[in-house]
Amino acid sequence: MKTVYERADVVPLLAEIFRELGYEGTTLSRITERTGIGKGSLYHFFPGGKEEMAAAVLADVDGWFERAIYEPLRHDDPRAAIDAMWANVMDYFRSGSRVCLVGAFALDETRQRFSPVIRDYFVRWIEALRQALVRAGCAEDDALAAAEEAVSGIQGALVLSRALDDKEMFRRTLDRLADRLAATKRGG
Amino acid sequence: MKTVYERADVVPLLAEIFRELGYEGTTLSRITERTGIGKGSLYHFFPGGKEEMAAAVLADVDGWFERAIYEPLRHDDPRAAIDAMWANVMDYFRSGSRVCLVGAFALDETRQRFSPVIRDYFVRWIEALRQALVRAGCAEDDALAAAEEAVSGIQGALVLSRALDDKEMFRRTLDRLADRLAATKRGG
DNA sequence: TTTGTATTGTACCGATCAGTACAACTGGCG
DNA sequence: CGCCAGTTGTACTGATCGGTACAATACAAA
Repeated sequence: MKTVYERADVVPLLAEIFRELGYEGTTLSRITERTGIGKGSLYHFFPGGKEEMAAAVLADVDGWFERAIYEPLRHDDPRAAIDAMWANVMDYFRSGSRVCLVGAFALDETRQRFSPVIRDYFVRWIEALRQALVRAGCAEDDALAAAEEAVSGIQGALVLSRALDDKEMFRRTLDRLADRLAATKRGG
Repeated sequence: MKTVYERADVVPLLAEIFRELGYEGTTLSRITERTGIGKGSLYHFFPGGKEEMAAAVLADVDGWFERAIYEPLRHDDPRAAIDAMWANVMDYFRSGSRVCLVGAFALDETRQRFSPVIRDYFVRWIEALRQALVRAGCAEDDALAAAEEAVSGIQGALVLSRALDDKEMFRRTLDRLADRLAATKRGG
């Protein structure tokens, strides 16, 4: 039996590996080892090599957040969209046992390779959340700070819950952040 | 002219490199390139190679936090120690342009190599801060949550301010975290 | 100055890195 | 069936990886 992939099948597999090993830690041999996909296929789908693989993974992640989180925050009912955001984030990061690829890339020199994408991912997240807060009746000044606090808080919870190996801590922190955001909407 | 080092001189130089490049991204040749220290010296000071270098760096970082932050939180005047913590954190991380080595190691598979050290660093930070809050008159239940929130918030601010390349965002977030902690002390 | 120890530069090792070349295979379509 | 574009395994390259060996150097003590 022989498996035949197409590019779209490969990207999520790569994403998981980049997430766990980081950009530098991800080697072609470890990709092959974990997925069974050989160099032939990898360079067929991603002629630009490792860098193109990482770029494709980043674009895929970005697209998911755009559709599942940012877009609803901009246009759907703001309270419902914010509730959905918290639920989606909890699921997506598997209660903290899955890392944010973009956040991880931001920390080391990998950032230099992808800095526009990384920056954009967070800028759009914060801005979409800010808009939702304003639409929910939050004061303009408070909205930006609250949005920054929420997005920053999620990243911190990921780092800390992973360091402590404690999923419960992630859930607890996200609940606290959600409560605080809800208080902001009410003008707290 | 020829520079002669001793081990204690080398550790801080290595720390900066591990911080910027991550564990996997740090190679012996890049260490030599950035510091001028050759393999001969490196393996003389750290016979265990790269892993021992990283362990030494982690121990050094841990020691600094222990002396400069945790110990005052446990024994000095709690309000003064908390104020000093915020000031020290701001300086140490250079307004967000310097990354937390321990947090960075926690995100990728490097965690597996050093998981006890990584966990301990954060556990002791949170516990020391919790004690200070209790001593400052905060309720036991609120103290743990507030301490977790502060430490987690710092890590998030590091990720986000680096992703956005925005030192001001780091300062703003730390100020907000500090205010919130102060409110907790007053029983907010 | 001589001696002994600490430190360092250099040459080298096998393993692994990212990337290339290309022949062999696969599956859909006629 | 035969064709063919898309996909894949394998063998290879030169560079770099972490690590070792050891002779040369620097320096403090006598």
